[in-house]
Amino acid sequence: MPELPEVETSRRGIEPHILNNKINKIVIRHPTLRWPIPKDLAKRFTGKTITAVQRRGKFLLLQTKVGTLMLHLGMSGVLRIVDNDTPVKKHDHVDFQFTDGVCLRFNDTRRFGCLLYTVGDPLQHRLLVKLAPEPLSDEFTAWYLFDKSRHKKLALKLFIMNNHNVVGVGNIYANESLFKAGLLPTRPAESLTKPEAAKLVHVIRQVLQKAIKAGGTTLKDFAQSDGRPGYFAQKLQVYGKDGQPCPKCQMMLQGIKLGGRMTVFCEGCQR
DNA sequence: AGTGCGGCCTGTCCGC
DNA sequence: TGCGGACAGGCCGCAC
Repeated sequence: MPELPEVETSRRGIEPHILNNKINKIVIRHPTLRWPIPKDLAKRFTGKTITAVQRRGKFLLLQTKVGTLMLHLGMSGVLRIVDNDTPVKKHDHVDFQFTDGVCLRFNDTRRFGCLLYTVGDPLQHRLLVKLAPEPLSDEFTAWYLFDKSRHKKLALKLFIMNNHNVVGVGNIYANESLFKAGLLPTRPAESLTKPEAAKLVHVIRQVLQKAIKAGGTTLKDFAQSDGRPGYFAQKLQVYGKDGQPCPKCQMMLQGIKLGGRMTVFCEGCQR
């Protein structure tokens, strides 16, 4: 389930291999991911050189002089660096083959990911323009989150998982952050006090940074671009652990559904 | 404006 | 053993 740390791990993994490298061929084996891959994408980007490898939210942005490729991993997408002649596996939907023999291969079992492109400023693309600040940037402050949460009655967990409020926080890191901040996921977002907002901002940054350092979280599908798993799964404190004792107070962790998604918390430690 | 939900996908697991 | 059904999950787009 790629969230911000997994996408950033992928970005760091592929950048040294594809930056300043020229695309020789783009092979599209499945024309539809979440949305259809634009029909002229392969032709447009063939022969072009990658001039930057960036990330905005959970989107990877591969820049060239004719436009920017936008790649989203959805929930099961994996990017790997292989050789052009590496045998294709099931769900290997797209290859970017480079002139030096390096191949960037996109595999996505559930096809919730997408591959699009945009010309001009990529940040003005309709899917990126409304995104909230990056949680690891200076824009993501206690005041920002506090203001944003005013007059919002929805559950705090859903509030921080909405990319119009903060980007990159998915189900795993939302559960972990709220546990660490000592805040109940079911609380209305507007009930956050200023100090609580400050605490939440702090732990979200901390959790995401630690996960990036560990190479992301591998539960099932995710792998780093060299095929190794991420190692943050061992550090998870509540996600996937309902019914087990709380790591802080030993009280049994509760599991509920919030917005259709698994939510785990400790009644003793979170309020 | 804020909120809630359907839909897109496939692999896995559970119960009959 | 085989099969249907529930589930997981990011997030757009629609309905209220």
